[in-house]
Amino acid sequence: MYRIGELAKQYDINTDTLRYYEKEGLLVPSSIASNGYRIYSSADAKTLGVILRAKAIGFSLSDIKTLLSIEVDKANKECLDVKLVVDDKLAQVNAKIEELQTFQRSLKRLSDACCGGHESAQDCTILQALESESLTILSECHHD
Amino acid sequence: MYRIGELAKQYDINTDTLRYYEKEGLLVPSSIASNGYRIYSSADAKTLGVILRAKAIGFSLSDIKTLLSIEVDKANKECLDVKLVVDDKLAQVNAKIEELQTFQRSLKRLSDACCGGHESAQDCTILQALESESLTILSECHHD
DNA sequence: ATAAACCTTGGAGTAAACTCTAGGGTCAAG
DNA sequence: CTTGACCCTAGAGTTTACTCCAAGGTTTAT
Ligand SMILES: [Zn+2]
Ligand SMILES: [Zn+2]
Ligand SMILES: [Zn+2]
Ligand SMILES: [Zn+2]
Repeated sequence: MYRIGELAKQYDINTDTLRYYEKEGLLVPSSIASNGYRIYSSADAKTLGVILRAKAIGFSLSDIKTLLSIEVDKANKECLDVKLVVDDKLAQVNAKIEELQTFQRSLKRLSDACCGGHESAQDCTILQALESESLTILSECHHD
Repeated sequence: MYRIGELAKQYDINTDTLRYYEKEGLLVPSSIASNGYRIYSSADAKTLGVILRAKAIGFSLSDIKTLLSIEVDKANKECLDVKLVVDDKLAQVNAKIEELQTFQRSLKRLSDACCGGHESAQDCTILQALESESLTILSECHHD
């Protein structure tokens, strides 16, 4: 049995985060002391571990809520239910990676074309590319 | 010379977005008509083009503001100044990609271990991994 | 003269996941 | 009995990039 501060310390998070998770229905302390203090059981602590691990692999709190709701009703759920959540997230992550890789390629192309020296930005290929209709790099910065 | 609606239509954006860019100091119309209407010049339109291209390669509006401030003072700026902004963003993008790839690997590992069938989630390796201290996958779902 | 299609301002709402503040109760030690 | 370390609630603030709303002025066409 832990008070909010103890649990927070154990998992190196803010007590406000714990209250926030409660408000979001992710981790409701299993009892409340007569003085109003939240009391977390070891099962609660285990659940918090699940939440933090899920967060660490990219799940949103909303995803985690779904995962936890499956978890508590394991017996009536199928592997399919679980895998769908994971695959859905994986698809989102893949999509985001691709978007970022597009950014990465464009940025790298711009970076590579610029000399990065103390020459005047008047002839900077990066600025020229940004001004060109199609983000085209005409040449490398040479500044004659 | 364009009114706000014309410019917005030309670039397929919302008029509110243009007003927002103005509030943020990114694109201030070069004049205001006597009736209070914003009047954008072709130079303004060109700047909008730069903004949208920069956005399309991953720059935030704040980055773009920096880029535009260099652009207007090109003569007194160096290639270095420009390249720093690009390289900084590139570093951010790279970092984000790495984070997402970590997610991707973990998610794929989980996904691969789960049968995804109609078997009970009681023995689902995904749930087991999330509950295990170290996100370990003990075995593949076989459900005996 | 009146409707449709513009334009203006100021301010609120959205998502996500916290984080902080104010104002006040609780508890153990010295 | 007071100090310090806890705990409580309700609500506001943060970030980014819009998007929408209300209430009203302007223009153009019929
Ligand atoms: Zn150069
Ligand atoms: Zn350059
Ligand atoms: Zn299975
Ligand atoms: Zn499974």
